[in-house]
Amino acid sequence: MEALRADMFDEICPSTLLPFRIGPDKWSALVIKCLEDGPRRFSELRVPLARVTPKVLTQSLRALERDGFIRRTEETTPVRRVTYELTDLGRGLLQQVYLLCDWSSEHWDELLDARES
Amino acid sequence: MEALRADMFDEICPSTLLPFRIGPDKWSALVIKCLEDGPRRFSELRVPLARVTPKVLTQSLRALERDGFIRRTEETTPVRRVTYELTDLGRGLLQQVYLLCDWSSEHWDELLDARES
DNA sequence: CCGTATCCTGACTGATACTG
DNA sequence: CAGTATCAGTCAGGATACGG
Repeated sequence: MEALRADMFDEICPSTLLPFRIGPDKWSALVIKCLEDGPRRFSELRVPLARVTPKVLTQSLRALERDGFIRRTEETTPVRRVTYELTDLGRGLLQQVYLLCDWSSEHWDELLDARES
Repeated sequence: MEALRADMFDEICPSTLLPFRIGPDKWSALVIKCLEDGPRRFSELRVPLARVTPKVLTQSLRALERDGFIRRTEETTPVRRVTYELTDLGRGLLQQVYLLCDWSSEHWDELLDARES
């Protein structure tokens, strides 16, 4: 299970092998997962999501914010610092992602078998 | 909950309000749901999925078949008859769809509230 | 540091018509 | 009945460069 969660970030995985998608776009599920351990800054999110361009990452963040899954906080003093964090609703959604990942990992071999033939 | 499941077929709903998507394409979740009560023929699926053109419906069915979620059975005698039915894997996926729908319905008002502001 | 602005491309979707 | 063929449109996603 933990292995699968990590594998979500593999090159082939998002929206190709996982049989589901959270949010309207391709990366929302991963963005939500990146916030599981607490608030993160934009530049911190870019590390695990290195394959996502800033434009697309911004789009995902805006969409998730609009839907109430994450909260954006901006402070300008002493330096510019923008943090994103899950709302209660977002944490609930994250749990659903976990459940889906658990189910997927239990049936991973069946999924791969079906793909091959 | 039952209301939400019905609402999945509403004009505005698929991939616009539901915060998830099953399968690579827009209609897979609904196709799977249409097979919940047993095998269905192509023309039977077209009734609840009236807004899906045959081409797109075929694409969804092929993708779901390739991934092992549904099974396609063709018989030519006495008449041409093609039926689609969920595999065990597909039934499992349907359960996951139900869980997501249940969660969504519990937080429906929060989702709508966030959308408005 | 935290994004925007352009431009571009391919994937997905759809309408319509047609066939074994 | 169960699709396919063809054409067209839209839109999310990505590359690259730039701005407050």
